[in-house]
Amino acid sequence: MEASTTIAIADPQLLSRAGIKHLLSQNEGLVLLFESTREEELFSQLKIQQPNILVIDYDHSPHFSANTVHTVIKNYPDIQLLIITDDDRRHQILRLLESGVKTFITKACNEEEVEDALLAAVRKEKFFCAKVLDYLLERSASQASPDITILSPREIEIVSLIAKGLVAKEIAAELHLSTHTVYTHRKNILKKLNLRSSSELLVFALQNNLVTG
Amino acid sequence: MEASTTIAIADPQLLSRAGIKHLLSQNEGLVLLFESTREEELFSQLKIQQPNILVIDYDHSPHFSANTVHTVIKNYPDIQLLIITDDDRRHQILRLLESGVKTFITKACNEEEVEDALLAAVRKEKFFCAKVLDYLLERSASQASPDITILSPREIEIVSLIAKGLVAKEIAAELHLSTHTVYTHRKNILKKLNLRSSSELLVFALQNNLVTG
DNA sequence: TCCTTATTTGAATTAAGTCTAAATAAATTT
DNA sequence: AAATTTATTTAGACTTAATTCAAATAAGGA
Repeated sequence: MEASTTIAIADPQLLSRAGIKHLLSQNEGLVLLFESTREEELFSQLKIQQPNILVIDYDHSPHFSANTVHTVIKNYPDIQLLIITDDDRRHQILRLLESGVKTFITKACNEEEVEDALLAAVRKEKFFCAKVLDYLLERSASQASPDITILSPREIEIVSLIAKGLVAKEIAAELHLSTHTVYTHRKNILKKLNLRSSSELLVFALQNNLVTG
Repeated sequence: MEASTTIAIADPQLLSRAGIKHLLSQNEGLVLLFESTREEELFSQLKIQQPNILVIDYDHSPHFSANTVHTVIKNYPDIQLLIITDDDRRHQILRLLESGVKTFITKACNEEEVEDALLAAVRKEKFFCAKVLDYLLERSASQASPDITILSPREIEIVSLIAKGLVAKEIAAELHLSTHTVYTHRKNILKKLNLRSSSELLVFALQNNLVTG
């Protein structure tokens, strides 16, 4: 690590920001440029100055969202993104990976992984923590066993509403659909995931953290 | 703050622990005794030494759960608990309050609230952050509506079967009851917990770790 | 004993869900 | 470009689940 690398933190939670700062302070040559707690603030600050690395915990609606990440990628392609998340939402993580995000950790990572990820971001190298690697491997490996990656975007949307506790009628209203449509989607989802009832689907969804917020 | 107050942190996430430590370090006289990342580890450490304050982010199944908190309260009544959570599950929060937890913050709190909560825990005083206060007010305001009450043993039994994904008919078979009985129990449970549908109950049950087997 | 809570059930009604079948649009393959 | 697959959408007839209203029994506390 040569001269100094500038960093910005985008995270709505005080404790997480403090944790990130604590870890940053253990690496020489990393300079904290600014912190943001919500999207608008982040974009205002980015207009003034751009960090080399943006550490972002994107999954905190309405403060930040996956869309925030996509906008940063689009408008500031030179900024290295270090994504922090504590979720298990495979499809969302996969989408970000497909958008070209190179560095990815979860809050479940150990200290070594977090530091390795930081160094990778500095060097503009790729780094995926163990959990994210699992997602990558699972996706390329399993075709036979039931996996949520086989669900269509619409189906995933419906599963996430089910996981919120909404019943078919409410989902239909929410998405401006016929209840029949919701029933059909649910039936197809049950078949794909090899589940027997809506209750089982709900258990599955919650245990696999398929809620998108 | 007199001599020194001992603290332990129970949180599975590295970043959160780092954040808490960072905040602790800004208060003189607070000594970190140990950190735990999961329940078994916590209980082993508690057998050896007990902190004055236990800061716990309990809502991280399978690392910690609401049950972890209840066990600590039962076995170590002298330990001051400082609960950290980022969830909106008001029933779970209310239950912990009823169990005698005095200090409660969420990850959405600002720095001032977190520090006030820490000081309150040191002084064995009560402290509720704005969000938790909202929950309290909501409850005391609606005396007419059904309150959160402790479920009867039979009701808990039924909730745990619901949480396994069993539907009413299956539960009736399992417990050798009429389906009507199951419906009645479920209706009463919904009323007690102020929930609207079976789906909501299922979400509630899973999020509160009411699964027995 | 009287009262409350817990537990249990039925009959009638309403709501939810399933099955069958199919139309449309978009994406892929040939 | 044409054919095929996949995704998304919906209806009608039918089945099952759930709710409402009403009530009986048992257990425990005031």
